[in-house]
Amino acid sequence: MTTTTTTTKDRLLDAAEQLFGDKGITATSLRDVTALANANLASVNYHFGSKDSLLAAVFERRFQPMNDRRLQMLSELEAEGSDHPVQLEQILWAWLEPPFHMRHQSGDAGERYMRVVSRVYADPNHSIHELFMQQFETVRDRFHDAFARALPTVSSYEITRRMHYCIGSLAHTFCWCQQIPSLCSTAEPQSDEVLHSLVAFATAGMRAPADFELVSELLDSGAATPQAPSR
Amino acid sequence: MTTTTTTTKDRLLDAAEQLFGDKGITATSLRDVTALANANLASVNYHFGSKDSLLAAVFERRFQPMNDRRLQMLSELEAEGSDHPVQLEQILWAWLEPPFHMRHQSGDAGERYMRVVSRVYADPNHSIHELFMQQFETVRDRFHDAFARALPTVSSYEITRRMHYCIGSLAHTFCWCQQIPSLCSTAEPQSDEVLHSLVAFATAGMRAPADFELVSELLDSGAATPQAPSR
DNA sequence: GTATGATTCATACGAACGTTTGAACGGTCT
DNA sequence: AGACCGTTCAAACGTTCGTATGAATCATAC
Repeated sequence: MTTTTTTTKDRLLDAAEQLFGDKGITATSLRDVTALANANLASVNYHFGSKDSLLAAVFERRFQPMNDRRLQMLSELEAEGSDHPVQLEQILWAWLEPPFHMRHQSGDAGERYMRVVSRVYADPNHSIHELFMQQFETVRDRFHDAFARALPTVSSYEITRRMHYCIGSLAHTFCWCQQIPSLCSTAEPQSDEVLHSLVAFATAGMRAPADFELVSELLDSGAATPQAPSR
Repeated sequence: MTTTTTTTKDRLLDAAEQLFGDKGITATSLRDVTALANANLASVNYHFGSKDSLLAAVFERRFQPMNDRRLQMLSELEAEGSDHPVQLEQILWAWLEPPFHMRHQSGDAGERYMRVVSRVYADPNHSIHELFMQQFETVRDRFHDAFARALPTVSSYEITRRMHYCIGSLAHTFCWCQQIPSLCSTAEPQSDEVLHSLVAFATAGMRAPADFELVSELLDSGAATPQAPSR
């Protein structure tokens, strides 16, 4: 193998990304990171300043390109179909494909990175939570508008909620694809079978009739025993 | 206020549940827990043995009743409709209502508990991960069968995947309902608006046509620039 | 009252953590 | 050669953590 010369900074980022993704963020010590990166313990504080800043650097390295890809794909959809509204499935593809694209990038690194992101999602008390929200703001607003145009009958609140359901499905998929083989692509790992499955699921979910208020009325007449709604 | 007599063990469980849910598990020290519970530091190790065992106790206290409720509701559905298959939406209601029922139980305690569960979901390296999977096994298998009967055209693998999408949506909702007000029920907190919204989303998602293999063929003829599927 | 077992208490231990320090190293200029 | 600057190094600092210990306290039964 050709040992390409990498800087200590890059090796620290790679090691941190891997360990944060595999073991969790708080469970990973700087001694773990520096040992894996073949670097000195003090190098983290020299290059990044602190563990939190290292996490932020790991996060930012791939998040911006991923979101740029999302926005680019959405813009192209809106440009080529300026006469007719963009199909819902296309919007979801533009939203969900970039994470999978990132995942299959540079070996396992992308997959580990997505696990880091998913973990940050699940722990809103992390130091980079604000950074996370800030960098995601533009994507969120742009796609919210696109969804609102494609789903004129669904309220803005409901679109926000359903977008969060999609995010949850996406994050959960990346968190568990390591543990549950059937969540990964079974055959060839580069296959986008899960991506297509998720887009199909999310498309149908986003398009769900927003008449569940009626269901709640049906439920109010339920018995003491828990009762499921009957259509 | 009436100071009801509670045992130290119960106060420790309540405090741990609250702090694990609010601050995260690893970010919560036993000193935090015992301080909030007005107990001595050593009481945790006396009553539970270790921090991990405390987490397991917090987890088990509400998990079993919640899953019992799920199984009971599903059994009632299958019993009352023995002549016709159970509606998909009813299955999802039996699956997703108990977590919300738990959430609204005993004040904020249920909501904090659900955050703990969601965090454990996102961090598969926790010590209680095995306990989690073990206790969830029965529910998972029973509902998988129900979904398979209600969705005869969807493969078993795809049902497993879609169940995970639903779990992700559910966990994400509980993780973020604290941070994002619109994810909570806006008007009255006891309202089940979010539950109905989630059931509608999940029902539509589970019922999605499983023909996304066709989409991948359409995508293969894409240009160099990232292209979204066009139906 | 006193013995007994369960609980609570203050305190300490050893380990692991993030961070800091100051010297040593390795290039690149004049 | 010597000065300069970015980088690496071993070692240590102070803190916090989970856990352990032994005495003190309490409730109950004789």
